Amino acid sequence: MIDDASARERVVRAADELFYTRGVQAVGMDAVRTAAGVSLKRIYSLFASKDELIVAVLRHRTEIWDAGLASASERATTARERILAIFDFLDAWFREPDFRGCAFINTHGELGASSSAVADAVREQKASFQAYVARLVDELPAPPELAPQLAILAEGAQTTAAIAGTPDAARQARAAAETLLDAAAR
Amino acid sequence: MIDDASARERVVRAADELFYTRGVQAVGMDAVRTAAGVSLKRIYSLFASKDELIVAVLRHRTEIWDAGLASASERATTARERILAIFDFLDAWFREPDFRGCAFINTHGELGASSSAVADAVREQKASFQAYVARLVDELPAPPELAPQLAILAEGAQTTAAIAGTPDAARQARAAAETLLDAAAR
DNA sequence: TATCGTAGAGAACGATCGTTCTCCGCGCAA
DNA sequence: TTGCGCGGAGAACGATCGTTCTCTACGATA
Repeated sequence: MIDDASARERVVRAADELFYTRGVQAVGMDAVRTAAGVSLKRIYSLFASKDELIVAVLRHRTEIWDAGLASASERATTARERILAIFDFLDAWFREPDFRGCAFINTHGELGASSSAVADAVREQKASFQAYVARLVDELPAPPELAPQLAILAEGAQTTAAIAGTPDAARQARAAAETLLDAAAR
Repeated sequence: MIDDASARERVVRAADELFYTRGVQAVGMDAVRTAAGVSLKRIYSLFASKDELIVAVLRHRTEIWDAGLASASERATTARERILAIFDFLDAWFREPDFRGCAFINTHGELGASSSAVADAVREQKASFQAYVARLVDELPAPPELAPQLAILAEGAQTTAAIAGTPDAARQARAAAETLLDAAAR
């Protein structure tokens, strides 16, 4: 048998992939158990309910997102470059063959109305991203109003790319961000 | 008994409100029948399946959205004003107490992976909105690249407002749109 | 070796879903 | 008035869901 931490991670990773690919409600706990190789009894000893598993999956996605963002901004030296790196990160993500939009937006649309725990987890992640952008804008000579504008561009690019099925929105949002940055620096 | 057209409209309107408030999959056909006051047998004689009803609801939403947009731009005299009127329209919408995000984005997140008919209907509506923005931009002395940037702002404002639960994103997106318009006119 | 606790596999359970079917009552034609 | 067809109400059906329970096998301990 494997320890609780490993079992937990296997369940979360398997559920994450299934939920993202097919949608949360379309995936039964039986499918999670098969994909994770962890018995239903064990899953329910690690998570009180499917709702709790969903929240754990969202937290796992948050870590992946934060790590991807940090890695994308590594090569950048200025705050402006780190801001634009967000859109390059989106561009690479949109080009992945299994890209299906932002998991947080999708899950919020699916369960935000019926599960406040899910809605809270999604809101937390978005607030954390907005705070990240705000910190970068703070390093610029730019008014703080710029930060939510850039965050809105990133959000819009994600839904637009997901629905259109093309990665164009990343490049378009990046160009808009450059214009906003230039105007703020003026 | 009422005629087919009236029954159809009653079913679509009832389903629209229920789907938007609770999410599509959370609403059973029994709830639609009760809210619409139309028997299940009748509903299934008007729509072959729930999937078909969902698509009809999305088309109904498209008409409402188009009418709202047209009405919001009535007072505007220039293309620039009509573009900014989009964000005023969003602002008023976000302030409605039962605002729960864009129904197209929500439904796409919920069913886009499992129903291609739903995904197509959503994609159509978004493409139609982008074409509307592109027509307005065409009237300006501005490069056509501005249009998708403005559309991305509108999309981002909708998801941001839905998740955050506040209408702030409309004002922020409008300010960004003004900056982009100014930069394009330069 | 004998016994006990535990974990895995999956059957079982109750609820709910989309969809179909049955039954009943009403309106209309002859 | 009598028979008929059609529509409404909702029961029924089969599938599937989240969750729990049963049964079996195995490993550690005395």
